[in-house]
Formats: sequence, structure tokens, C-alpha cells
Amino acid sequence: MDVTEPATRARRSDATRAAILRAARERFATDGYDRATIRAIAADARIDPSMVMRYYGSKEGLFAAAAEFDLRLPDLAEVPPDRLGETLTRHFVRRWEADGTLVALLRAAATNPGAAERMRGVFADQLAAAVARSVADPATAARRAGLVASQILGLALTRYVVRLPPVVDLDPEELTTWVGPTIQRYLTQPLPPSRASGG
Amino acid sequence: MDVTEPATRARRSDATRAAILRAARERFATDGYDRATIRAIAADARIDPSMVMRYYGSKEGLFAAAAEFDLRLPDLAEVPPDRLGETLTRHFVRRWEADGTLVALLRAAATNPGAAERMRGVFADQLAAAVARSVADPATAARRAGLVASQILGLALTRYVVRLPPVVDLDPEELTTWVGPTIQRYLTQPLPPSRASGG
DNA sequence: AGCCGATGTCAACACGCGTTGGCCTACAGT
DNA sequence: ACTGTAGGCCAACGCGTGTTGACATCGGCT
Repeated sequence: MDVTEPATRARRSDATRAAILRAARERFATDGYDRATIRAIAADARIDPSMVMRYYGSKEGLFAAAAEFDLRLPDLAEVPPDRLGETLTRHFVRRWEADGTLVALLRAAATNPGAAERMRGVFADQLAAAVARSVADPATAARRAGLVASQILGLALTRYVVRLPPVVDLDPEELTTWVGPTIQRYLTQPLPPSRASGG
Repeated sequence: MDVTEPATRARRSDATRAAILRAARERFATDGYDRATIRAIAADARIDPSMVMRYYGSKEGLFAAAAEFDLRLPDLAEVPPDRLGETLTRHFVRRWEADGTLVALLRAAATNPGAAERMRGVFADQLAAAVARSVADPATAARRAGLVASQILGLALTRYVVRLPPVVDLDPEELTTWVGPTIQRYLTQPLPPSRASGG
């Protein structure tokens, strides 16, 4: 170790590491965790499978690195309250049209418990946290975030994974027009009268 | 072949076939297509793996048989128009709480193209068909059915596959109260003003 | 009783997988 | 120019998989 240099000193292998990660994201997104093989990823990145092991330790480790995902949610406290749904929906559609990582995570989460755990983490740490900043009653934030997740992930599922034709055919703006009000309602609708007093 | 008897004459092996199918549904639902192995299914059914091949030809064939799924949708033409969302949502939650087949199909569809194709078939043949009977303008039926699917499947995904805690914690009636109005809106909301005239 | 197809068991095959360790190569520090 | 080390390739291992075919056994027929 060279303690006189910053820890993040550029390594000669950075290009390789990046190529592996890029190929891994693509394969995981297309094939899911099980069908995405290290051999195929290595071939895409034009390196030897053993390099993947050297740099990421194991397939699990590679997935963990590849599924690092930042939703890049805006600060919802600064969004006009009556445009929350529209803003969030448009943001999500844009975000995952540009970056297949979330789709990779979604596909993998269907069969891989670790991926499901990470998916829960993403939504707890990022979506629920953002929602909490825009909701009047903090006690309802988690529930509202869960409902938002159900619609947003359902959209991703039907559009990018199952590819239901009518959902694939909608363009991002139509999607926002239809789904935005749903998200808006989940965020702002007063709690329905319930048999139990609290949640 | 005994042509004097009905074609569906009871076979001695029917119990075995059924045991295989039951075990397969369970495994496919829990593990997804790839991780559900024929050996594990056979072990659950307490028979030899080769019997699976004998009766279902291949793993694909077994899955095709196990993923046969009837949504058992009610005739929406007989449901009061203002209760469509509530009725549909409650029906779906009940249906898949009672039968894991749809969850199996969902898990498998994330990685298996054949399963995704079947999922599209289920929703085209059953959901879209049912929706068409309850919608004023038939030209919008497919789109509305797609939106309904996005929310319904998203609910199944977050509740049974990813298991997001806030979605898992909601009981079926709370779910219906929250999600029902979304489905209602997708079914009955007039088309939003769009740049294009139709489609 | 004696046959014969249906039912079930067993062992094995070929394959692709994640993973490992040994070896060659090229470059940075002296 | 020499050397140590990081970067990279190759061949192989052990394993679990879907699938196959040969063999045993059961049970309804004549």
C-alpha cells in the first residue's frame, strides 16, 4: 500500500473493471441473475472469466457491484404539492429508459433473494425517504411509498420485462398522463376510513 | 387406444401426475423457472425425476402444464359500473392469495421468454377480454387493460415477490380501498387530451 | 395362470456452470 | 537494464443440471 497517495489512485485495470461492470449490467438486465453467466459477461467485455473473479470475488459480488443503483430522486419538498405525481412518474420513466440497472435489479429480484433484499433497500432508503419529505402525516409515509412502488414497479414490469403490448406502446408523456394521477392520489389522498385506528 | 371409452379415461398414474404438478407449481412459485430443478420437484412429489420427463416431456413442458392459469374473472358487464375497480381488485387479491400459480408465472416471466409470452396471453385473452365488456369505447379497451395490468401485477410483485414490507402489511380490504379507485379510474376515466387524435 | 403394457427405479451421460491455480506478459520504480 | 508486481490468459476441477435408456414390478386382461 502506498500511503502517500490517495486511496482512489487510478489503476491500470480501471478500464477492464468498467467494461466488466457495463457488460454485467446489460446481461443481468436482459437475462436475470441465473441466466446471466460469468462466461457470457466476460465474453461481452472481451476478457477472461477469471478476471471477473479477480476483481469482484464472485458472481454475487459482481451483481452487488452492478446493481448499485441511485434513483436520483428530486427533493420532493421543493415540488409543488399538486404536481408530485406527475413529477415522480415522469422522473421514473426517464430514469429507467436511460439506465437499465433498475430493470436488471427487477429481473434478478424475481428469483434472487439478495436482489430482492437490495430492491427493498433501494425503496426504503430512497423512495420512502423522499416520500417522507412530501407527506403531511409522517406516520403514513411508508404505506404511501409502498403503494407508489407497487404502481411504479408494475409499470416497469409490464413495460420492460413482460412487455405487454399496450403498455409498451404508450409513450412517456401518455404514461405520465395516465399514471401520474395514481401516484398523486397515493401521496396525497387522506387515509380512508379504516376499521383499525392506526397503522 | 380404447375408442369405446371416453378419451379422458382415468389412468392409474393420475395421482402421480397431479403430485408432480402440485410440487411443480410450488417450486416454480418459490424459486422461479431456473432455480426450480426437476430433481427438487420430483423429490417433493416423492417420485423419480425421470417420471417428470415421461409425463411432461421436458422441463418446458412441465412448466407449460403448471402455468395453465385461469383468472376466473367475473363477467364485468354485470358489475355496477361504479364498482368495477373495487370488484376487480378484491377478486385479484383473493385469487392469488388462494393459488400461487400466478406468482409462479410472474417469477418465471422475469427470466423465461416462454413464461413472459404466456403472461401476455393470460392478460390478452382474459383480462383484456373482460375489460372490453365493461368499457364504453372498445378502441380504448386494450390500453385500459394494460394500465390495469400494470397496477395489479405491480401489486403482486411488491407483495409476493419483492415483499416490500408496507405492501405486505396491508390486509386485502385495505388494499382494495387504496388500489380499487386506481383500477376504477383506468377503466372509466375519459381519454386524456392527447396530441394525437387516436391510437 | 400367463401375458403385456403401464408404472416406476436406477445409473449414467453430456453439458455448462462458478471457481481455482499456474503461467506468461508488460509496465513502473530503481 | 533489472526486477517486482499487477494485469491477463489458459486449462482444469468439481458440481449440479436436464435428459436418456435399460431394467424391475405391478395390475388388468384373456
